[in-house]
Amino acid sequence: MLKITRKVEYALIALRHMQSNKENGLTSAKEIASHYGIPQQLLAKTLQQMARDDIIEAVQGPAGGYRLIANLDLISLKDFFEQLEGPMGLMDCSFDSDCIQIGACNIRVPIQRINNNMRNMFSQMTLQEVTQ
Amino acid sequence: MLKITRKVEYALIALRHMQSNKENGLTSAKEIASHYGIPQQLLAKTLQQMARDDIIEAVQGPAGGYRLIANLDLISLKDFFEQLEGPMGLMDCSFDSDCIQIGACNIRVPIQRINNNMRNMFSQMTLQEVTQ
DNA sequence: GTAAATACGAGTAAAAAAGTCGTATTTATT
DNA sequence: AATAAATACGACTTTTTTACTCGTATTTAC
Repeated sequence: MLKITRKVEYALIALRHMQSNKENGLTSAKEIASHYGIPQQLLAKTLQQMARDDIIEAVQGPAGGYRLIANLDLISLKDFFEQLEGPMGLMDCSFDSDCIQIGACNIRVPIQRINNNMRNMFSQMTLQEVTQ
Repeated sequence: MLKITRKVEYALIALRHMQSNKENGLTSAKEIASHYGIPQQLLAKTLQQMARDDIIEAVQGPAGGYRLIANLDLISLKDFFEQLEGPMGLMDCSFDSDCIQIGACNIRVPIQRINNNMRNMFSQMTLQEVTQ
């Protein structure tokens, strides 16, 4: 429990790779996948998603690839995680409230408090801290 | 991602229930399960595990049940989570190091740092904060 | 025109989580 | 002593989530 997904993991690996590869311009999904032993197609989707989110930029055609365009200092881990995986919550009831419990649940409020602590923590860390 | 399991959720619900039920002595698994709409057998296993960990005490026989024995102020959420679910880490490589990556992984160190932040946060919160 | 890259929906496989079953043990009550 | 109601627990099944793959379309340098 309390794990991040492979998708997020691969995204972070790719971002760090691209950052240290800044001078060389574009980086292809294939290059990153083979370098780190990651499934290429899965990585590609994650890169595509980050491109949609304007964190990186995609260039099509042969000799195409991706390059960093966002300032990673300005993106919190919370926002990054939520862009890739949706809202962050310790329990499902943290966002969708159609829990079967008739309202009997006795830990909703304290769990929300802990949840806020966690979101707050990830709000204060930036992508740059992971990729630098 | 970053979710707690149902097991932990049920454990917290049970603890809070027992705490507010302190005067009445014992509480049975059945009572909690039916009150909160939780699968009884699953809850029972979780209660048994907490009994092994000396957080609660089990009394067998008819009219048996469980009662709180630990001081919840003294148990951190980190310790509690790890007792129920094993070591806490954002990625599997956080504890078992037999990752296929030949050592190519470029985010191990920063992930460890974030991991420490998270463990630290849960170390500073106690069970009492959830059940009070 | 071809090849090498991105784009992406749909489907499959694997792993983890959640829940169930069966049976044993304990013990208060009758 | 028999019964019933509770805990104890290993093994199993089901469900859900995550991880991964496939097929096909599009773009574009050469």
